[in-house]
Amino acid sequence: MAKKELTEIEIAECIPDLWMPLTQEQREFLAKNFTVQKFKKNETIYCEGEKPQHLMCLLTGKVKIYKEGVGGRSQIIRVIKDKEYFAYRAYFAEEDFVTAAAAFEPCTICFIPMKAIMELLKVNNELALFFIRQLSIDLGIADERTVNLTQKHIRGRLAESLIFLKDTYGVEEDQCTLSIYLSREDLANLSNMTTSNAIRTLSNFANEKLITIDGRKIKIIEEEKLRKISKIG
Amino acid sequence: MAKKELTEIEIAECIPDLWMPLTQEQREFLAKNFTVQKFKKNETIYCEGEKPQHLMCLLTGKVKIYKEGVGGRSQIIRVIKDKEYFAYRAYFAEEDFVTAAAAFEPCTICFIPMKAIMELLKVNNELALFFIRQLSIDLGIADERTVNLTQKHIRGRLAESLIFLKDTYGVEEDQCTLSIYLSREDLANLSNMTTSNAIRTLSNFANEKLITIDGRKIKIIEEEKLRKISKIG
DNA sequence: ATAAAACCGTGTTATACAGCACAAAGGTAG
DNA sequence: CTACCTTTGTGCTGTATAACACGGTTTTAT
Repeated sequence: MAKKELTEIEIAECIPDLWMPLTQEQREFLAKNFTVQKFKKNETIYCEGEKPQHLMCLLTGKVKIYKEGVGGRSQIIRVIKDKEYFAYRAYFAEEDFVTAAAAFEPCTICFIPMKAIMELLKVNNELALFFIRQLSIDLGIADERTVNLTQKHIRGRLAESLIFLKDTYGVEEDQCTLSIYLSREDLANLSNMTTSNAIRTLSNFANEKLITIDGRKIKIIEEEKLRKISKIG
Repeated sequence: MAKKELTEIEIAECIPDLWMPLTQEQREFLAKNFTVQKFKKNETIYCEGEKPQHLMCLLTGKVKIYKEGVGGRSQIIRVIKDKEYFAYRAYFAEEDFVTAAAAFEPCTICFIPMKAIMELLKVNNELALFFIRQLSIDLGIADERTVNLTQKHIRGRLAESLIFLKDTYGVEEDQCTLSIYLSREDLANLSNMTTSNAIRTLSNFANEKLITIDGRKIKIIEEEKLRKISKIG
């Protein structure tokens, strides 16, 4: 794990939520316990069953958190965008990882030992409240997701994923091309369906002029109609 | 909401996780902000869309947390047993409730204003760590659940629910009768299936001598085989 | 006690989706 | 350039499970 020297200002820009609540002394403590690592496209960041050791903050790139289910079918549980924290849940719960993480595209990730975080948590309540808030938001999303994935039909689930990707990673300059290029398989794993059905349903959406597809490039044309399809299931 | 006078010792026994980390002064503060309310069987405790105001601790009884999905189909997200806390997630996330809660059976619930909890959180880190830990555990369960509900077949899902009910609420003196008596509909909503299929699959399990059923009374006979069915999906 | 409602059980039908096979296209490596 | 592997796309088939209908039973309410 490569150690990298950064100025305090650079660090602060990378991890504002974590940095802001800290005192000067706490910041110096954190700066000492700070490493940065790069990951290639599709590279695994951590695996199911491993022991969590570090809080991770995604500095640049895009990450998927997923889980292998029955018969090797993989389900994408959530996705991380830059400046977001992850990999801390299992440590707090005193469990091994129940999910795995991999890079959608080349990533730079900041690693902070969870032991250091625990030290800070003992003396800094604002930091604790940050984690409480973050975990609470994620738990709400997970609850929504459980119902959506189980009850909606294929079109609803795919429409929801497309909207979700737009809301999470945003669009390119043209205001409609999703700025993440996923394989059909990843899209299927995000939407709880087989790859064939992701392909088919995506084609249907294109035929209905709700989107256009050009390889992995997806343009959202009729966002409102997609939202409606997602909503009614 | 009826105010009820309790001795400190009684309170401490009701809500140990919350009480233990507190100083004497903090305990007095909490004791002042403490109300208890009873709920009848099937009574709603809170609804989707409402504003969360209180941390709730289930003193006695059993509670379901559920969510209405598409077409009025309801999905039980998690269940609460006595001495467990709930209803705090939405407040921490600064959201309205995304779930609803109702009593499986007659309940006594202790209400503590979230504002009081927030006050305590500002000055007591152990309390913050309690919530961090609890939220982390629940988020892990939610992740597991998403995959199980979406990928397992009907038999796997029902088997899992039966095991889950045993692990959560335990059994009666005979060591095998589940100590919670659910309607077939609730069992279906817990397992993401229709009521008819819950009935049918339950009968199948009974024919295969994995369980016995007598109305809502369910005896687990072959726990290991059920666990296996749950595991392989 | 009687009516009404909720719940339980079973059979039948309909369908959404998975599974598989295979072809075409695109990317990658030697 | 050629060969190979991965990804995309399409058609066909099978099946798990939802949806519906209906009769019997238990619980609740008056």
